[in-house]
Amino acid sequence: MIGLIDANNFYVSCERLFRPDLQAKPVVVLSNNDGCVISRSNEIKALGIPMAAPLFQVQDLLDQHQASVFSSNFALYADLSARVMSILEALAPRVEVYSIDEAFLDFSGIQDISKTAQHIREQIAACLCIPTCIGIAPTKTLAKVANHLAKKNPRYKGVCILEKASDIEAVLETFPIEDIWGIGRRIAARLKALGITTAEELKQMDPRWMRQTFTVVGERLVYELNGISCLHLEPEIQALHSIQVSRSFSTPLTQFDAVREAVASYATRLAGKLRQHHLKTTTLVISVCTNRFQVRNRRYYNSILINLPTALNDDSRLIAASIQGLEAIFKTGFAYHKAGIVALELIPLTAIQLTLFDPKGEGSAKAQQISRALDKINQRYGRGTVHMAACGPRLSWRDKKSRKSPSYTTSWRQLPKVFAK
DNA sequence: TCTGGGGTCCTAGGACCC
DNA sequence: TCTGGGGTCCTAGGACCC
Repeated sequence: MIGLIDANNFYVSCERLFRPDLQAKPVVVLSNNDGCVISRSNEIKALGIPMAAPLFQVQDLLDQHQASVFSSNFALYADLSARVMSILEALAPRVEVYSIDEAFLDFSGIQDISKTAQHIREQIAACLCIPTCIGIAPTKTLAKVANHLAKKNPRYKGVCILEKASDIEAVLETFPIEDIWGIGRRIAARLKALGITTAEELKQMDPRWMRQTFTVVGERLVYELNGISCLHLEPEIQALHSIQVSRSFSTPLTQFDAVREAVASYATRLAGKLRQHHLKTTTLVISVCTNRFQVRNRRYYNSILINLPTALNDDSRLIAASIQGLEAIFKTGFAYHKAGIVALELIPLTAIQLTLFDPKGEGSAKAQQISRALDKINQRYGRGTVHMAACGPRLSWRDKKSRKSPSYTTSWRQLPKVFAK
């Protein structure tokens, strides 16, 4: 049996941990640039505000209900996520961290599954005040279904176990296909056009036909719904295949210099992420685009792939390569809205290839020393304390985050204060 | 006026090789 | 009129997830 544990309204729950006055009150967390709603409390869901709603469309409704609105604080969420996962590691034999707020757990061989699951939930609630739900079933896809039920229906008290074939069938008969893990908008529409609307109907399909029509992904879904596991628990941390940094600007940018500063800054952030993961990269993709929602303005998107002469993870040379790429794709006359950098071909530091012109890797020693010094200073005094000059003084592109909560758990300066009367 | 960011996997088709 | 076959690798694009 496989369990899926999932935090309820995770980002909102993180904000409430340090703002207990917001329990049972409407709360939302916004995306980057305060653009969209990406986490909603139950009170917000009850108002009918959908996931990813643009803030400007729901602002009035939020005001009417005096909702608390937070900019995203990913340092806080990542830190609390790590704490949740460490509790799970202590309580479950095998854990696969699936996302910032979800993990698959191995429940095979456990005597009283229900009791164990409730104990896990209680521990997380006691240590971190974060509410969770757990779904348990023979496969990952069915565990997702069970988790969905546990969240939607209070009678499960946070834990839904699907084990008996008859129970599974009864549940799948009313479970809409669009709620199945792995079925998105496009495939749901195609399945419906074929007259398949429930999970039970999908379960009855011929796997070979599904493979022909919906690739091996569709075939696996059918098996998984039938209780035959195709997606196994993977407790080992998987190596990353790509790392990216992309952001929309707070205001449209028309000048090359302004976009260049943003790209340089993203390159710095990317370099930091690479070092954090003990990786280097040999391939970058730089991209820029105009605002896709602004239909009146001329639209432009372009990207360029850059093969680096040697594997890198230092700020200065990644900035240089990124700007070189930007120069190739930047066209004047457009209002740019967003830029991004992706590092592909990630190489562990332990397996670095040296070049003909730098056989001992000496050329990079200086750049690496500088990067290490930057990391130390910025770790101690906060990100962005010192940065490369290419990132510029203007920061006119920098994202809006007007309603961000303090970094309660990751910054000495922002530790919460407690007063005793 | 204002619409996120960071990932994964799969396939088809082209380039290339022998 | 006839113009090989089989294999690998790479990339772009599509679909999905949270």
